[in-house]
Amino acid sequence: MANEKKINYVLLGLLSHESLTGYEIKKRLDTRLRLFWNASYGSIYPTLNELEKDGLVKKEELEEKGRDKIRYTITEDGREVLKAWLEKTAVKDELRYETLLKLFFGSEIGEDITLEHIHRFGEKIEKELPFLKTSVSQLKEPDLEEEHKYIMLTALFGVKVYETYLEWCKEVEEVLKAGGKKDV
Amino acid sequence: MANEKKINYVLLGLLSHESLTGYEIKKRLDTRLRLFWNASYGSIYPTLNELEKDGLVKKEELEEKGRDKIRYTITEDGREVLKAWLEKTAVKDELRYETLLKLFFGSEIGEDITLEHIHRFGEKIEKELPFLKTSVSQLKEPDLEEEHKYIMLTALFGVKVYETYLEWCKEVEEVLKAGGKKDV
DNA sequence: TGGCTCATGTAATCTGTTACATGATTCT
DNA sequence: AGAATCATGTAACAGATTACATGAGCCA
Repeated sequence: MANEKKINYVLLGLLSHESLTGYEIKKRLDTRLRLFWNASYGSIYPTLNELEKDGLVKKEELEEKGRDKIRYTITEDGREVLKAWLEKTAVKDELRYETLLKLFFGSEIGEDITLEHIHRFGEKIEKELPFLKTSVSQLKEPDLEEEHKYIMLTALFGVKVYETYLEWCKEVEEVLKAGGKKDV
Repeated sequence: MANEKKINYVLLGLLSHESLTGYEIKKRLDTRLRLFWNASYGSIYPTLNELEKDGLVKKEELEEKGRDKIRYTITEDGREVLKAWLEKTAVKDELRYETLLKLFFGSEIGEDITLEHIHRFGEKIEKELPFLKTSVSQLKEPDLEEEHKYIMLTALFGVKVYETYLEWCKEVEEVLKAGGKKDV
């Protein structure tokens, strides 16, 4: 009860920025939001229909570039529901890293394989960093869109945290490699 | 299919360190592992029974301090299954922060409430930090338990990352407060 | 004696993903 | 021509939480 699903608010939030199709919403989730949220078509499309039934968004069927699309626009009611949620203090911040799980149990499998996991983790992070850095520098410019400031701050979170991840990876390598030498 | 449930391995991993009851497993999850994993009794107890049925753990019903307990011990088969999973490269690292979601849509609600969310986020982090720091310093000492090294490294992750969170919080406050002044 | 912690478990429910289904358009 | 992308959707399934249920021991 205290923990209602967030997908409704994610969609309302994205639609508060601009009118979008379900497909475009998925793209936003896979780019700007992928750092801290994700969702599949299997939850996006049914939720959009629910929101429409509840009068929180209105749909507009149209043809664009020879393609049938359904574009959704937030209503005043939808904006009110979104605001009410944004005001709520209860939040759940959850980190679920299988990499840390495997490290935690690393003594069972040894340093070599554990180091490989850490290495792969670092590579994934390094691959993500440029995208985040670009986002920050693009959104940092003072522009007309007030919302860019907020989006930039989430990307900044990514940059700072991911850089810390990389530092940590180095430390882990040092500790585990040093541990390996002791056995020689 | 590529994404099988992890709870089995979490329990096997914890039992690879020491024999435990379901209740004790929950306590481990709520302390040492809460940074990067969690689970409820509703998944722990049924999973323990499954693992026993599959011969990966063996149960021992006993009375301790006048209380009925069921203590589980990992079997050789269980250890093999755990190792096979630890060797696998596929990992899913997922961060799901409602705080970042609310920040992302912050333009809809404004700076004041958004700053409150950030403030509350920082407070939660500050509350967690001492526990993580204590863990690192306690586990850093070279001791007999090889596994402590690995556990320490996960706590070190927490310390470094949480300190970065706090730095980021300060930056967010600066940016949003500066933005507020512009309107005056 | 009353509340908290210890201790184990189940059933209903929720939330979401995966896999499937379909078909048009655009790019190479 | 074929592959990739655009575009929307459903049904089955998985994984897990929440609430409920029960009861003993410990502490104030």
